[in-house]
Amino acid sequence: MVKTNPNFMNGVPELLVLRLLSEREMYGYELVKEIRAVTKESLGFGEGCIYPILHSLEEDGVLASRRRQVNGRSRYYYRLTAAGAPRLEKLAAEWERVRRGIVLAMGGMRERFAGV
Amino acid sequence: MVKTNPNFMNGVPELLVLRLLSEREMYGYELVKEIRAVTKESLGFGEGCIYPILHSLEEDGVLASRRRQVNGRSRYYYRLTAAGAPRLEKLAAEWERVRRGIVLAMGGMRERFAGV
DNA sequence: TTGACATACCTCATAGTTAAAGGTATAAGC
DNA sequence: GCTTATACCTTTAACTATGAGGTATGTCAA
Repeated sequence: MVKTNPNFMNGVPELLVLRLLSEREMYGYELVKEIRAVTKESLGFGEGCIYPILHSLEEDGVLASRRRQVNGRSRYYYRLTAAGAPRLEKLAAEWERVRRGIVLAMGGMRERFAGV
Repeated sequence: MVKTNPNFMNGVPELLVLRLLSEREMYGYELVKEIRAVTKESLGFGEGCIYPILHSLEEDGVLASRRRQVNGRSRYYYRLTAAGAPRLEKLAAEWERVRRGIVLAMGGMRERFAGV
């Protein structure tokens, strides 16, 4: 098994942010709402979670931002840099490893527990 | 979306412990090794993670233990109590919600990123 | 014109979990 | 006698998401 973070399951918000920004540039407030929308309310992260991620990823050079005025509102749009794609692939691969591990361990759950 | 823990993604070790103990009673050291085995080394949790879980779940009445001497070795075997099954179902349902959310958000990843 | 609400940015303290490393003791194999 | 595996345990530290807070602008209705 591969070591990742002190708490190995964390980093999902970062994964989703990178994934969404791989489609098109977005601003923080938009990401917060979009994550709720695309996951059909299954997942949702507050601004106190998303903004720090955007800032630290930009500091790492994974994201770049530009300021835009839209309808008199100031927004910071973020996009993936060249370093963003490999980072996204790495996180996605880690997620897939975790997912597979849990599926293996949970195998046969439905047959025994009808409610699940 | 449903609120769970301060860090919503945690609790996977507990889920796997409950799942394995729903099959048969096991002792701590055995659980540590079994989790690695059944997940094919995809996941692994140290004793510093598993033992506190066993203790707190027993305190909550979700698990019960009995001491056994096997080959001159003292082992504490844990099994699910009546309160264990619903707890397992609840955690499994939460995991399924998270999994579905991520699948939705990641949709179409493979088509765009060949390496994943 | 005042108030409420949505947008859009941000920070901080807290809670909770896992990783990593340490410790004790017994049994088995060389 | 030494090492390795078993089997239990604890503690420290790192990290992350939550929840609550703050600022400021724009829109709309009363």
